[in-house]
Parts: sequence; C-alpha cells; structure tokens
Amino acid sequence: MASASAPSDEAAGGRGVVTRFAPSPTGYLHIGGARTALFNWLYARHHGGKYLLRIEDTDRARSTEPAITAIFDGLDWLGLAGDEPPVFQFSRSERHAEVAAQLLDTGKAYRCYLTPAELTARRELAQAEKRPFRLASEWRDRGAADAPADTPFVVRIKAPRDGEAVIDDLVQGQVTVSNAEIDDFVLLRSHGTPTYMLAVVVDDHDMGVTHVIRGDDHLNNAFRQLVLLRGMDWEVPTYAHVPLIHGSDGAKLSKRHGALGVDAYRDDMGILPEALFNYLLRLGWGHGDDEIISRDQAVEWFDIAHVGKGPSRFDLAKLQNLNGHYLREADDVRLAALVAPLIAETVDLPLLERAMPVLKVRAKDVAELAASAAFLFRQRPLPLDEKASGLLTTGARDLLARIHTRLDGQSDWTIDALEANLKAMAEDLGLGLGKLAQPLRAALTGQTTSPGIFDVLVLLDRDESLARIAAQAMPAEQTQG
RNA sequence: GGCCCCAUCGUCUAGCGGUUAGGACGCGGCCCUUUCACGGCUGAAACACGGGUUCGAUUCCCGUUGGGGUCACCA
Repeated sequence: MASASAPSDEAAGGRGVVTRFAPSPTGYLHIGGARTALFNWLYARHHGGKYLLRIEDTDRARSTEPAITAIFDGLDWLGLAGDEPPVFQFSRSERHAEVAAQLLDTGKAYRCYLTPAELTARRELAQAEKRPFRLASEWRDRGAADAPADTPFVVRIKAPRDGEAVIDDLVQGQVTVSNAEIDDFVLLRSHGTPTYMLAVVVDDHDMGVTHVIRGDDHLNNAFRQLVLLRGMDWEVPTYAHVPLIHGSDGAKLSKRHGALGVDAYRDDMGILPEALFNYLLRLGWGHGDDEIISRDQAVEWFDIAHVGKGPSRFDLAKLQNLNGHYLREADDVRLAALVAPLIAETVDLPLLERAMPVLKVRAKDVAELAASAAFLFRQRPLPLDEKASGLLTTGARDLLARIHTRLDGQSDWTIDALEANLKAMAEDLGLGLGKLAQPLRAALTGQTTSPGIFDVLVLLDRDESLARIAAQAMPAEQTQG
C-alpha cells in the first residue's frame, strides 16, 4: 500500500496523512475558513490520507447551533465534508481535564491562585512602564501546602524559561522563538473547563492528526502547543501555517470586504461551488500558468510548497470571472433548476432548459441568469424597459408591422429559415439587419439586450412571437400606403 | 511597543543566478457581430529601497522602509 519510493515526498513521512479543519462555531463559515478547509482536504486527498472535522465549541457562550449548521452546509456545498463524523470538542472536556490532571501529577503544570484582578493589575503596570508583560506567577514554585482553601484557581502549564523552540513549518520555513516569549498559559479555567490551547493539542493527538494546516494567526500558538506536546511526550505534528486572506485594501478581511459566509456567495451572489473552489485554490497557491483547475487536477497538483508566504487579497472581480466560466460549462438542467426559483413569473422548466445554452454565455452569476431568462415567461402585454420603449419609435413600430406581416406568412419556424427571411427583408428595404433586429428584440423581450434574435424567436415559438410583435406594431390601418 | 512572519504589474500569481520577467483578472484598442455576451488578436502595467556575495542578481545574505500576525480564565 505505501508508496515504494518517494523519499522527497514533502514531510508525509511513513505514516498516513491525517489533516483536520477545526472551525469554532461562533460565526458562519467564512471565506478564509473555507480556504483552510480546502487546503486540508486537498493535502489529505493528494497524499491518500484522511481529512477530519472538529467543531471547537469550548466557548459555550459564543458557540451557536445555527453557526454549526451553516458551517456544515457550506462545507457540503463546496464538497469538503469530512471523511468521518465530526468531533465536537466540548464533548471531550473530561478527557481534556484528565490530561491537565496528568500534567499536574507529573509537575508539568501547577495551580495558580492569582485572581483576574491581580492579573490585570500586573498587565497594566507592565504597560505603564512600557515593559513587555510576561506573567511570572509565584504559584509556579509554591508547594500545594501553601494553597489557600476555598479559593478558585486555574491550571497553568510550566513553560520552559530558557533556550528556544524551533518549528519547521511547511509554509513559513524554520521559525525560532525564544522560550522567554512563551508564558505559563492556562490549561483549565477556574471553573474547570479546558481552554482552546489544551483542547486542540489533546484532540489533535487523539484524532491522530499528522498535519496541522491552519491560518498563520496560529503560528504563535504553535509554540505554546509545543510546550504541551513535550509535557505529554507526544509526537509533534507537522505544521503548515497558511497566510490569511486580506481585503482589497490589504487589511484583514472583514465584513465590508466581502468576508461573508459562503452561503452569501451561493445565495446572494449566485456563485457556483466549483467557481469558489477554483478561486480559493488559486488564492495563495499557483501551478504554473494554470488558472482553470478541476477538482481532480487540484488533488493531483496540490502541494504546500507552492503556497505563498505572504497574505493575498480577495478579488471579487476575479471570482466573478471564474464563475462566468463555470456557468458556461455547467449542465443546462442543473442551471435551470438553480434559476427557476429566482424567477417571479410561472416558469416553464423545459423551456428554461432549452434556453439555457444561449442564456448562460452572457451571465456571470445565477442572479443575472435569472434576470436574463425572465422575459421568456412574462405575460403580454410585455413591460418595456426604458431603452426598449425609447427604441420603439413610430418608425420602428411601423417596421414591426411589416415584420409581422412577413413572418406571419412563414411556416418553417427555424433559426435558419427565420434568419434567411429577415435578412432578405432587410436587404429588400435597404437596411442593415440591426435596424430590424433591435425593434424586434424590444417587442419580443422588452429589453435591448438578449440572446440572438433568431434564438429568441424560436424559443418563444411562432404564436407567442407573432403576438408579442403585434402588440407593439403600429395598428394595421395606419400602415397602409 | 515586544516577538514572529512577509514583500514580482492595481489584484492573484509563474520564476527557484544568465528570461525580450510569463500567465490570469481588471483596464484600453482592434476583430467577430442583429443587441449583450462569448471568443480571437493586441496595448499599457511589476521585481519597494540601500548595501553586500558573485563574472552576473528578481533570484542568495544583511539593513531600511512598508505590510501583516500575535501578545486573554476567546478560539
């Protein structure tokens, strides 16, 4: 099963790769989280490993059920569901406490009786003296005998004070931090609940995670987690800290930059999942000149080595361009099903499906597609938009009457026949085809832009087309002469 | 502010000592054309700066500047 010879295989080592995406359900799945999930998924797939999901809900006050649902929905939509049922971190608190107890027993952690008030006082003092704050709790070396009775305490790790720690990060390279920078962070809160720092390390270990791929806002945390890992004598996973996504102005992505839940891209912006997948893949990662990359191709090509080290800015225009591409490629039946609910009029689904090939080449999102399809289902008299009504001058209406007469005599209602007929008519009148097509388009669609005029004629069919033309044509008696 | 990280067109990126610095989005022009798109061709557009190393730096090293991340009983 194992590859016979792949010594250069980046850090996959001998063991099977296990990655995880671990969002905290305090908000919806945002674009940055989606990309982190994508990279984890790709890395696992590429190496034939496993990709797991874990919901980091240890903050009971901020974790919500709707957020959890939205995160799973978003992941499913992008095709990034976990390979196994998700782990809910809160359900594992007993295990976390057990590890904290073990650290306490082995002298790797201690009970700290400093109150929150004392802590903030020390912090403020340090700040006032413009001195970096590093907590030095006197409880670190005090014996249990000194412990005050009935006083709440937190459990802190005993972080080393000398030397330095090194992490070989797949993205950031070798990063060294002095141990003096790492404080005795809290493992168990005064109410006995585990902190994120404890929970992550225990869960990653228990879940067999070999590769931790996450946002680089966690790079500093990795050093803290290292202390814990050493305390438990556990194997250190391979880290890959991926740069964050920034907004168009270079600042950390926020709501106003479009850091919306992926559901907003789907529902409000009409983005297709394959487009977002492709966009997110290319944001911060590249493979030569390739831009349009399929899922399979991505799995084959993806590597951490080509993940950029600098943050990249989110560019909506490029996402939309990609979306246009995938829209054109998408199956007509699928698109019709997506578009139908967005159309106010009663939809003739087979007609919508038939129209899709000529509609989808001119749309960049699902909403645009719906807007461009609506004319097919409107009742007569057709409402005209401003440009269309401006175009239907007396002369144009007169022309429509002539067109009506001409087409009324046409039995072969096909694109070729219609085109031949109208071109001949234009020639007879000494006009360009456009002179006929534009008024016709206005009468047929109520708009000045639409698919090709012969496509429209055929889609609408003979009776409806003729009726729409008649509705806008100059009354017959005024055209005599 | 301390610590850590980063730096190629406006944006996403290719490049891994010697290239006319390539592609894509966006922008301009042309072509196609019944409108709008699509498509094709084409133009403008980048190695942040200063020192080294080297025969030769976009590429390696140092510094400056700029940007980002992080400093909780949040995750």
